[in-house]
Amino acid sequence: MISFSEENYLKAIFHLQRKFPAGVSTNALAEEMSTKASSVTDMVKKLSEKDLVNYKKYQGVKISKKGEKAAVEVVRKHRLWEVFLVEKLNFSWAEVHDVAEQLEHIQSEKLVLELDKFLGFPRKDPHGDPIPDTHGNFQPLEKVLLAEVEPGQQGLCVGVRDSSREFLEYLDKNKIALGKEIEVLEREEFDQSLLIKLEGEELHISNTIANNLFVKTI
Amino acid sequence: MISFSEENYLKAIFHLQRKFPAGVSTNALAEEMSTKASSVTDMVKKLSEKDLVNYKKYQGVKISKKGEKAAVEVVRKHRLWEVFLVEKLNFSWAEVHDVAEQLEHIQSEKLVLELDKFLGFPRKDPHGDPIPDTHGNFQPLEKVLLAEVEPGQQGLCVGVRDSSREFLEYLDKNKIALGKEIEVLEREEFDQSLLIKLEGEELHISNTIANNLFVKTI
DNA sequence: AATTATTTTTAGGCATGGCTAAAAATAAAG
DNA sequence: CTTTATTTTTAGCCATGCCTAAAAATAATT
Repeated sequence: MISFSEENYLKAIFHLQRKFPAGVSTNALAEEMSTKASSVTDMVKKLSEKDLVNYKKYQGVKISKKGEKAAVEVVRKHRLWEVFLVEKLNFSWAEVHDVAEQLEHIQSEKLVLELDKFLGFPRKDPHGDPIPDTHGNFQPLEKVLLAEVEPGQQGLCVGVRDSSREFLEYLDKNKIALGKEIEVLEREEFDQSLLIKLEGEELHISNTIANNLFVKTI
Repeated sequence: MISFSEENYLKAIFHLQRKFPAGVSTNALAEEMSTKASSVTDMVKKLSEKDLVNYKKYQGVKISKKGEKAAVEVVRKHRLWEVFLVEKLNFSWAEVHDVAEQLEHIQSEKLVLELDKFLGFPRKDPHGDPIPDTHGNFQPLEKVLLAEVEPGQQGLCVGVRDSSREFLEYLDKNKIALGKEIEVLEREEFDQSLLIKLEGEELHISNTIANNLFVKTI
């Protein structure tokens, strides 16, 4: 039996692992879960005892096969419910998240199977994220480095490659954040720097920056 | 903020109140909740402090206006979800209960409104019980126990008194379902068992069964 | 390499919702 | 109208999941 809280932690670890493949730190997890590091340590110990994660003191946490299976199942449910809410119940994509956060914990194998069927086996949720199938298989988001986007194309900011404080501070300072829409206007061939449009404003960014920012082309 | 547990207690008190209008006893509530009397006392105190019930020591508990509003809302959600599961997701009569028990606690006003609309504002759940409207109003069904129907009379199957998994599975097995027409042919006075006709077939059912099946006489 | 800063863990507490066992109140029986 | 039986409450304990404050380990600086 995996509790709501445990499921939420597994989901967070699963997501953070993309960013921190070497192991998710206690602090990072605490921030993601909006809780304190000490609470995270407690929970991570419990998850470790249930073999849902691999954990060694002071060395962060990595999800186990068993934990990943559980996390993917929660993700599958979350995204299927998002499709349901948007397509059948007229929710806007901004409204779905909180409700899907609750619905993802409902336990019933039949429910998930039938919901999937009812929705016509959708492969993407309303945000464009892939929905895992019954076996937990799903192709990761086709994200691409901003540096590889051709002028004229647009992208949705979906992640960073470098997650150093400096880089994140640079992004903050320039109002570049997850979910923001970016249009590449020009590429300067001499230094591979880009002229982009972000929220109506034009901005010049170096190749170094563009090489560390992931977008999903749209 | 009303917790899952509190909602479940309110729902149980609300239901038991029909049987015990003078006040629901601690033991009756404990049995309904499959817990111990001492746990019930604790919870009832808490509900009383929140003005969701009226409680005086050793004198049982009665639901308050505020508590009834909350209980009816949970009942509304439970029954709407049951309709959804049966009509849209191919759940059988027997399968819906456990899942609806979970879904009834999801908090989102919009969700309930839109679900209601999506289902076409149903007035009865799959067991024949009425679904409260947005304001908590619902008309009780004029239903009678099959055990009280005289030989020669016919009835439309509209609901069950016992909604345990075992009973519902028994009904499924014998093809007894909502909307089915039943004619009482004979009553055996010795054990009060009935011979009925269901879809042209004769069927012998015990008094126990007849005492848990509601019909609307026609 | 030694000191300082940061991260992580431990220790001890709190609220929720459950439990058992014993005490108190009410109901039933003699 | 006592005595016995039943019901209900209290008292004290347990697990979950969170917290704060202090200690321990690791990372960063000088």
